[in-house]
Amino acid sequence: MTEDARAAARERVIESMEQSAEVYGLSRSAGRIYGVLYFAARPRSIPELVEETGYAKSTVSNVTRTLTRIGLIHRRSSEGGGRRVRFEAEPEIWFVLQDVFRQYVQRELQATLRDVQRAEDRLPNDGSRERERIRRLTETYENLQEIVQLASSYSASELREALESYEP
Amino acid sequence: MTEDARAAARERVIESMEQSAEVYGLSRSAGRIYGVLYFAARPRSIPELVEETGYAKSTVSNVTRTLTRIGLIHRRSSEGGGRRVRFEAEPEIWFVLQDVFRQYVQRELQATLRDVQRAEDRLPNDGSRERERIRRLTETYENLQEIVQLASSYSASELREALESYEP
DNA sequence: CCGTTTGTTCGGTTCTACCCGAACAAGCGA
DNA sequence: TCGCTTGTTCGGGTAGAACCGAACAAACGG
Repeated sequence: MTEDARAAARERVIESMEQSAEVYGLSRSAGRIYGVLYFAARPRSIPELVEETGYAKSTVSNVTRTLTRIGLIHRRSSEGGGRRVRFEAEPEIWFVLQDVFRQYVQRELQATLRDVQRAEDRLPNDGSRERERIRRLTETYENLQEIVQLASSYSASELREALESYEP
Repeated sequence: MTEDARAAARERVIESMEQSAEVYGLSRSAGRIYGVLYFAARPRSIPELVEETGYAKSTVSNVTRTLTRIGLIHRRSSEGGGRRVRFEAEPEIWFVLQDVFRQYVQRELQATLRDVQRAEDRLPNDGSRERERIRRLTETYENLQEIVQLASSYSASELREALESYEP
């Protein structure tokens, strides 16, 4: 009976993870696979994930690769030296967000900032609209980059405290 | 000659905006249309945008609607009372980000938090793995929600200063 | 009132991402 | 060695998004 309740609660949360995955640019299958691993008491192999999620083996293989690359799950290669691979979920979501900030958002901001700065350097300071607009963009992106840089260096509770204790 | 230089610089920045648009879940056409408006000295009508972007009239119509909904561009309905509609770009990107935080990220976090809290309430505190995992999720999402809430209430430079002046 | 201009809507084409099944590669035990 | 299990890769089917052209609606000028 309480096992049913636990299963139901787990299922609801996993469905919520599927939804979130879509919002953050991942597939629903990625959300479900992460969810199953998040609640699993011990690491799971690919056939076990196939059994528990209903997805095809190839899908599970591909999705686990991308989730591993992002850092949402970890690959425990060997247990007994076998070929069998085990996956487990990274339970601290903030760590994953930090990684995403550093690896993707930072990089994207940097690329844009580089392009904009290059355009600014090539334009003489002629007071034209283009010059003024590009200058403004540069300032915004410099701020954003610094913000992301700092935010990703703090823990979630530190970041929260930094914002709560700030007096403008 | 310098006009060529300005046009080239503008084009490079607009291409960068196309790229960014894709990363942030918008279409390339949205990036270009925003870019053209960002550099335009005066508001633009749909036929003018068709001329300057090369996209079909229907595409421009649809894209301007979504950009307006997001707040990246503004619709200036009347000038002389005509049916003709004019669009201009919101130059302060941080305002747009604040809106996105409040309208989308906040809402998404809230929905997830609600689901997770509901699951937590329905589970007796039985020390099960499900209970512990769900508890952990709840804490993380409470932190995230507070962070986003506070971050979207500050300006970009305030936010930067809050993070720079923080001593853990 | 009629032709013209502007903007929206609708059906379609194309392209991409997700997911599947099947084939293949790699290791294990008998 | 052969059979069995595990994991990856490949080709295809399908659904959805982006974009287009055409048809339509609405307002203006003559």
